[in-house]
Amino acid sequence: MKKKITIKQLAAELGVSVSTVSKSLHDSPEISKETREKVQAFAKLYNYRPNNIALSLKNKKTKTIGVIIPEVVHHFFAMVVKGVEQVAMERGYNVVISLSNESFEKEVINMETFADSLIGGFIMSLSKETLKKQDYHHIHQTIEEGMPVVLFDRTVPEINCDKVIVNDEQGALLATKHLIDQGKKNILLITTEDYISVGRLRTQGYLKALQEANIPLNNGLIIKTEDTNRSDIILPLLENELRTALKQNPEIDGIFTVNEIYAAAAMRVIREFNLNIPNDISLVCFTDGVISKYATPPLSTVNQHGTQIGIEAANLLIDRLENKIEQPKPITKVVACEIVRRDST
Amino acid sequence: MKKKITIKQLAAELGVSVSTVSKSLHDSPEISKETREKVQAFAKLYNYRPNNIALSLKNKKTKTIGVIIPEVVHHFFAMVVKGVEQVAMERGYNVVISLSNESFEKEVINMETFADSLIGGFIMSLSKETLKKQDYHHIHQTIEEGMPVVLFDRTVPEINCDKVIVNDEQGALLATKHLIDQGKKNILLITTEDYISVGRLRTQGYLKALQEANIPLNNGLIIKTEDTNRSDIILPLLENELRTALKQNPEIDGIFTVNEIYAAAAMRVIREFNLNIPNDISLVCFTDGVISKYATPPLSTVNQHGTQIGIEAANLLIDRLENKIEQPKPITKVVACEIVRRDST
DNA sequence: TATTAACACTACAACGTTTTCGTGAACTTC
DNA sequence: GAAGTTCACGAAAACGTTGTAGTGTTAATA
Repeated sequence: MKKKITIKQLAAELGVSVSTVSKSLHDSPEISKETREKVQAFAKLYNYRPNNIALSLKNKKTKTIGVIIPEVVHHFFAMVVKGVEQVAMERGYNVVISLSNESFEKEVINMETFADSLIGGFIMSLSKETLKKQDYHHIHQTIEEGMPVVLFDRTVPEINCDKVIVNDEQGALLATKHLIDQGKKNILLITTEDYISVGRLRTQGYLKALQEANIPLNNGLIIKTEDTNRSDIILPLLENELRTALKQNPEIDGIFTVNEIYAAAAMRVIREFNLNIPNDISLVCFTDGVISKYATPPLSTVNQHGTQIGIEAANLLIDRLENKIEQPKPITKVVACEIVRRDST
Repeated sequence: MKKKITIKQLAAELGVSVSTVSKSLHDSPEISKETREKVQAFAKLYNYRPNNIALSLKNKKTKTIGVIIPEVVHHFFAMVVKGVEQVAMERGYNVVISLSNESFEKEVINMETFADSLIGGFIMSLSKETLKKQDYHHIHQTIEEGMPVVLFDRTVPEINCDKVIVNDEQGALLATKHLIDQGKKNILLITTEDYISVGRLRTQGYLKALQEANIPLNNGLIIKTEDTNRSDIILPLLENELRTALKQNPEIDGIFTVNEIYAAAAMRVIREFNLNIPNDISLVCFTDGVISKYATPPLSTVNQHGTQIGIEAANLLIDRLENKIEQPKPITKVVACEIVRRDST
């Protein structure tokens, strides 16, 4: 077992001082060319690589960014992680991730653990529980301690920090309009309760699209579900509501859902009713994930560009860490949504 | 902005030495009760939390484990990450992740970056390119340097380290048997080329099941595809092969695929042929992910228990790091697969 | 020949901890 | 009253690195 070698050991081996080795490795002109080359050759030979922990301690900063997300087995969040990792890698940073599991308490603990240690800044999306509780002390404290925080997707105006958001309202507007453009007039919306900011915004987009097209609002065509992790409990309830809605409103000719899971449930019920997608009912949903892509028929979706969000967030955070942003005030970047047309519309 | 306070600052504030503060915080009996309490009160007041970097440097080890996976936007790997993160959290470790994107070069670079720094050990799954190249020098070197490595899922006998694997062969055997048990006799297999170890093992399981049931092998019923990331290119090709196979072998009454994507492609083609699932053709696939769960009909699958794999791997690695394993020889843990029965069979 | 400059290198402090080894002062013990 | 013991605390080294401030030797200058 070859343990890692330190500068001190190299120095001893070469019969020079530690400083000489350090300077040689940095190609300092203070050291003669011969010595430099000799040291570098030895370093290569022994496979010397600097100890980043010592460096971090010395420089009082680490090249590590912390990502706190509610869930990783989730297409959108995984995409964001992918984007973050990509730029982190390019810019020489490490990514440490931690999952809140949609729990407020875990989010707080994770944040404290990270802040205790090796993290230079955070990229995070709030857990549902945090949004519900509206308790953001842990984030305020972290910012107070001088760590930059970039919030994405699930953000909140009370927190004064950089943000990367998708234009949820516009995405929903596009999706609804897309249905209207196909001649659909009776569009059912499946969304979440309003405390989930993205659900609320998407609902707004839907309403706006109807308004712009002068389609009167029918509240019977809006289904709001409690948004928990327990899809096994929620979905049957949702499907029932949907059945009722379809029975009471046989004129429904389009459905827009705020996520893929709801769309999958809708597909199932539509099939039950022996209706055809897209002829009888067109279907669009938010999130361009695997469910939509591999469904039969493949679903038209609103692509949120998760990877792009991750990229923007990481660049924003690293720019802050490296003081590359003159602007002291928080910046909010908006990533546009885009309709992905497939066979369901 | 309240910067984090250090022991030194606390000591100055209290008019005692650094040692006294450190000992007080650790409740050393060497320090008088009064002093201890005073120090602790101050520490709480100033929200003192030890600097983990300094600790790591002192102790020459970090409480961080590195996870290197080919892809995070992937149900199985995300599940594993979730499992790893869960036990890491419980046992006081951080998780830093890095994505190889199925690239050999990125895998090597990532590993070196990690090894340079804050990582105590690795949990990883090899990239497809690495498997193809059969070049494992980076892993051998890491192990040589004394860092424990736990390989999962995509492992290789040439690397002598702890492993956590799913019983791919047994899973495939179960799946094929499951079809046979439904009275199906002409079972099509969609798999990958043999250099992907899991593909090869699953093919073996399929063959074994046929053999055990005394069903003669028909090579026309095995489709092997190149397994790349470019599903947009692969899938149409695959679907074509599948159409040909179905035309040439109209007796096909069951399909087993080694992943969900292939199953989604199969569903599409089956629908094209106006065949019913499961009456005309039953369908089972590996990977119990969202596609199977939300497909219509929901697919029967082989659950690989990704989270469980992550849990086992993390416990194994941390046990090694903490010398809780007397056994110096590598350990291989096998996580059993399980058939999830749904409506496609 | 004495002063200075350039060169090539070394010593040392610092980053924040922990821990071993002192060290005075008060108190026992015979 | 001398010697030992306990108590409560402090000094300093160590982890690996960097950068500032020396230091000694040789060469150039006046």
